[in-house]
Amino acid sequence: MSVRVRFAPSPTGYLHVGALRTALFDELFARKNNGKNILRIEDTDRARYNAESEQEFIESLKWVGIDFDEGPHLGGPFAPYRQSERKEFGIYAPILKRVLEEGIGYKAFDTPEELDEMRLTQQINKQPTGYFGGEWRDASPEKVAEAESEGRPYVVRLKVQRGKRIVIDDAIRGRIEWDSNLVDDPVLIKADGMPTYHFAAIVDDHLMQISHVFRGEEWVSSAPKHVELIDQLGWERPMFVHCPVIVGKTGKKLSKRDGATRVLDYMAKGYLANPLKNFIALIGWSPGDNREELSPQELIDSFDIKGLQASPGKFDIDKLNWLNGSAIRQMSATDLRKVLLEYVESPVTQGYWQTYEYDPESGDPAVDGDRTLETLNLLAEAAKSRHDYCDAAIGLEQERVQRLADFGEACSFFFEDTPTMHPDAVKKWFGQPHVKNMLHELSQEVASRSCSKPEEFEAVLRNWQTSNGFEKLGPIVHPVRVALTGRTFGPGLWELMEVLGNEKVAKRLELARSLCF
RNA sequence: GGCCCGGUCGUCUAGCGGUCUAGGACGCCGCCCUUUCACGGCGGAGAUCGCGGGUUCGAGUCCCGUCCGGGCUACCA
Repeated sequence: MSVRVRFAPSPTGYLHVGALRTALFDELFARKNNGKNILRIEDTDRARYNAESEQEFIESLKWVGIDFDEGPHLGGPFAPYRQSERKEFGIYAPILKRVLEEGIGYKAFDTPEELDEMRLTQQINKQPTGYFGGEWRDASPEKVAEAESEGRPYVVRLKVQRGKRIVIDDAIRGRIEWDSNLVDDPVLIKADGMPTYHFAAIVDDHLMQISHVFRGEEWVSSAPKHVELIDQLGWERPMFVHCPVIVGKTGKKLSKRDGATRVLDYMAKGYLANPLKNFIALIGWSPGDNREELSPQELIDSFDIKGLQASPGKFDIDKLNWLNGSAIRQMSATDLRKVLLEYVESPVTQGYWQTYEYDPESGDPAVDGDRTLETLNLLAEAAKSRHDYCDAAIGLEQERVQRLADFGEACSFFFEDTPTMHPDAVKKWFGQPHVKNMLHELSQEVASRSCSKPEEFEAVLRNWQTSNGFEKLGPIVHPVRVALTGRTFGPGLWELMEVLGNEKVAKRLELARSLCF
């Protein structure tokens, strides 16, 4: 049997990282088994439909590097791939006809009010809630015909066979079974004629020859309804793979309080697609050995349903940050420059930082959105014209950066006319008596000797140290760092001076004198 | 309330009856490297495997119970 899997989101909003993982498992499984990965849009709920959503899904998935073989944007042998269109094409009608003719389902004319009342009664009597019969499951054909002739709205429900066990064999959890007396009759077709998920997804999976259904574990409780429908229609059951969900710190479904849930926000923050993929895959899945960093190809090669976890996993931003930082460190400065330029110019990045508001609860570094965007744009400007200078700056900062966004602030002093001074840094070093004069002499020396190599800069500072009787280099090096970069941390001083160049170094040294106190 | 699912270091996990005095990774702490911050290297703390009973010569690994957490309980998906 050939492997065909599908990712079937409802276009109600953006792509959530939890959903991304299901999509990723679909992709990995399909690629590993030379199968097909299909995108299907489940837009049967007109009330929650969001027109921009589908594009957002496609853009997000494409960014992460999840590719489809068939879908609304690609076409394919089972088109259309949107359920609303499939409905228009009359794809569900013949099957609905069968359902009604063969008594697999029945028309139910209950009003929403009647249903509410029924549920209330069930709750009061501590009975399972749901539609287990009502007055329509076994209504006479005459009664149904009468209701229909009166023009009363109705839904079509599945007639779940009573008095048996419904058993599924889940790829992760194994055998799961239910008492069919406790499985209520689900609505297959809504009063507006639209199929529900329970009907459309099952029909489409069958028609599209889906072999494995990867979906979130929130679906296991409706699985008996699905296999009941499939069995009654005499179709072959796909293998169900109910994936554990990703949860937040509280143990509940990942929510905004746990950080970003929108996939594109991760792009905007400067996460790279590969480490994100790597990270998401590793929540609830393990290659079985001790590898932690896997390339997209390695992910595919080692993917196996057996490595899937049954228990939910927490989203640990620290691990993502480590993975992302590591990926950044492994790139060449030139590649990074190109990636960075594309990243900064993306409307997603620009839009995100323009409206960014720091939330201490989110686990994000405390940064200012406007400042981030400003420094990022400065970097992008340089990335376009001054390739060598830009590469050198990136090369010096890449080992202390975790996200692309961090490059803005980290590299800022390379691109600003005068570095932005951190008050604490100034306070710490510029109050010492020797500093004001030292900066002046150093500036003169650097200029007159036209230093350009790291060793030459080093020689100048060491010289000044010995001739002024300082035992250690610290009192010289630290104030100079502040004068040149505005802060107390950063790349090696000599390397940084080389990149900045003789002229800028001399100028900044001189300029900083005014800040001494 | 009912029905399902889950439960190994703070977190993600390895483990598939004996090699587990429970391994790896992130995070944390310390040391080294060093002009700072990082990176890197080395080392450390951290899990009696939710709990209680069995089965067995032997259980994290099998069975039962129990507790806790989660999901579903819509004409949403």
